Amino acid sequence: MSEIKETSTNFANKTALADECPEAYASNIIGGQWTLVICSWLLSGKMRFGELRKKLPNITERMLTLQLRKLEEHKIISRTIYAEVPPRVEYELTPIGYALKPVIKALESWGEEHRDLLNNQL
Amino acid sequence: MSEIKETSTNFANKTALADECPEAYASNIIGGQWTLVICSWLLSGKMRFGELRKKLPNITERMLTLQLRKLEEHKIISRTIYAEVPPRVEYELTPIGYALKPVIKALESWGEEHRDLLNNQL
DNA sequence: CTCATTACTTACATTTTATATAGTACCTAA
DNA sequence: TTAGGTACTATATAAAATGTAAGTAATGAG
Repeated sequence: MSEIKETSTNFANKTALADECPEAYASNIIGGQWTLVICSWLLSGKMRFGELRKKLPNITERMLTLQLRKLEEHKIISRTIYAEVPPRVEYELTPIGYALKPVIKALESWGEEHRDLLNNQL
Repeated sequence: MSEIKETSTNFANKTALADECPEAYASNIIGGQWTLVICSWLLSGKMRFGELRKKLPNITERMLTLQLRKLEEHKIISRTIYAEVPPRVEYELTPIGYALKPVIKALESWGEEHRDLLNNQL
């Protein structure tokens, strides 16, 4: 995560590609390691930070925070803080976040198909 | 690209996620910088190495080679070498590669929707 | 006062991915 | 003999993503 250098060739290439190709644009946004899985869980309703952490056994708090921040930045999820102690923060998909559902479903079914294919070749 | 360390936590996390979630599995395979764009071009028919390079103005030959190799490894594209001089190599989607079409289309339309949304908010 | 809980934050280290630059083999045509 | 096209390979380096380990604030329970 960290910052991206807006002077790097990599940044220029990503930007140029995203300008032309909506699929590359989309992939830049949801292409992270945990992004899709988080969205996948949130498709079934809002969740707290701690709940998400439990659903993603290997994620570190740092990574979860970073991913959630990125998703929030891209308006895919919304964040609601309740002024309680101990704190409570809930995450929920926005409409454009829910609109990812067909994408996730398409990826899921392709993934299964691809895995079956490779397994049958052994 | 280079090699991935099979002893790293990152590798373990990716593997574990991919085992459970077909969408994460799929994302690992087609999540690269240029992967989807290459597939997108190949959806309209087989292409030579040099043709692909022209379609992707900023890609280096090395990156194109690496991406093509990775796609070939994952059985998404096939590679045909013609014993000519100068050499000719053609790349074509396999059936499972063509099966990416709905995924790409879903990503495209989500990407456009998302971009429109953000633009309208300015 | 001390501890526990929750949702973080920070500093740093490591791993993975991407780019830059130069070179190779092959034959052909001039 | 020399130049040229095609599809690469090798090596080095930069950048980005991910992981580790520790610490923070607020407050209510004991």
